[in-house]
Formats: sequence, C-alpha cells, structure tokens
Amino acid sequence: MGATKTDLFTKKQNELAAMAKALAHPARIAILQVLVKTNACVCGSLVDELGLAQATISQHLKELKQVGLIQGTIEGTSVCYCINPKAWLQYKEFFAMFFKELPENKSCC
Amino acid sequence: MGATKTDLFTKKQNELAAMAKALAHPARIAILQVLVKTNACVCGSLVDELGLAQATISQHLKELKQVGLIQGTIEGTSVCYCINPKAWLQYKEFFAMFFKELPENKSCC
DNA sequence: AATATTAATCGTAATATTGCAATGAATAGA
DNA sequence: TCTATTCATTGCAATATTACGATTAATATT
Repeated sequence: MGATKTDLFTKKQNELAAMAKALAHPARIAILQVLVKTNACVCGSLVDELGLAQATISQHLKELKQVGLIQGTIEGTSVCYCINPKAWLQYKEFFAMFFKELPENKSCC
Repeated sequence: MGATKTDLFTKKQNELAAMAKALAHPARIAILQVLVKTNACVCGSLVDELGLAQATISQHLKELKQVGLIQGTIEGTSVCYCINPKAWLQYKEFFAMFFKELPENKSCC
C-alpha cells in the first residue's frame, strides 16, 4: 500500500489532483511567484531568493517542468526559466471550474 | 530531512501550498464533487461510491475537515457531511488570485 | 440486555516526497 | 588547456502519505 489507487477515479479527477499536487509545496509556489513577477529567471537567483540548496531547487523546477507549468531554455552556462502561459491559463480555468458550482446549500449540517 | 521547511516561506505561500495539498488526491477531489453534487449531505455512502476501504475514506474526510473544507454532524449512528461554503469560496478566491496575474510575457524562453 | 450499524482510531506496511552532499556535464573566460 | 560557473543527476536519509485490517465507541434495533 501507500500508492494512490488512480484506477478508481476518473481521468479528470486524477488530473486535477496532479495539478494540485504540483502546487502543494511552498517552494514551488514561491518559485512560480518569482517567475511571474520577474517574468524570467535562472536557477541560481532562485537559490539566493529561497533558502534551499541548489539541488533541491533544481528538483522542484524539474517537477514544475514535468507538469508543464514552466519552461526553460539553456543560455550559455545558465538556464532561463519562465511560466508557460498556456498551462498557466489551463490551471486557472481548471481550478475555477472546480470551485465554480457553489453549493447554495440549505446548510443541512 | 524529508520535512518541508515551512519557515523559509511566507504565511501565504504555506497556506496556498496547504490548500493545494488538500486537493492533491483524487479521492478527496471525488469526495468533494459528490458533496457538491448531492448538496444534501451524504453520510457513509461515500464508501460505496468510491471503491476505497472505510478506514481510508474516513482518513480523507478527516483531512478535509482539518482544512475546514467540509463539516460533519453526527446524526444517529451515521455522520452527515457537507461542504463548508465559506471555506469553499475562500479556496476559489485564493486560487483565482494566484493565477490571476497572467504574465503577458515577452516569451523570453 | 444482546445485536447490528456506523464511523473514528490504532497499528502496520508500502510507497512517495523532501532535502542535501557529492558528482557530472556543459559552457565561458583566462 | 585550465579553471570557474551553472545547473542536472545520483544516492542517501528523514519524514510524509496512502491504504487497510482490526479494534473501539457510539447509537439504533430487536
């Protein structure tokens, strides 16, 4: 055990959970915020901004890249990372859609 | 190691990460969707709907309760769960705010 | 009272995540 | 070429999460 039983759920449910998981760490939130604010960035300056080791940052960047939220291009010895606008918009819409249908409930509990 | 270094990040960043973590499992997504759809409270029928063991569902419910997304009241031998509308709205707004500022970028990468 | 039902909790096992030191690969500049 | 810089990757240890059987506590039914 210990492994998520993805086969029990719909594709959408697994997808949304995966999206949320990508955001489920303050370092990744912070990285995204830095990238949004500065519009571009490299790994080195992130190490300075956040207090984590270079290897750790690199790993978080890898995860964000894997889910497509960011993209990076090599630029000499450094790497330039930035937000993937398309994925960003998709995330925005996915979460908005999920939370859209407000249960104007009869507060049964 | 293995523990998240929350002290390196702002309160907001940790908060948003915690919110995302609450959604970072398809079972919890599914539970929330059932609660939204049925609007009236579902009691223990969640165990039937999803294919997970009772103990597992109970654990997920506990996590959702801990972050305040759902609330439950005891009703005889069963428990009645439903969405917490206030928290739901807050989540909606938090995520919308986070994804709001689209980087109308100059696509530097 | 005895039994059934419901759901929380405990204990355990399997797996995933987080973090970092060490190492490796690639380019830039001396 | 040699060295410095930058970032990815590997390997490891610590911690967290997921899942479930077994047990427990509580109310409902007989």
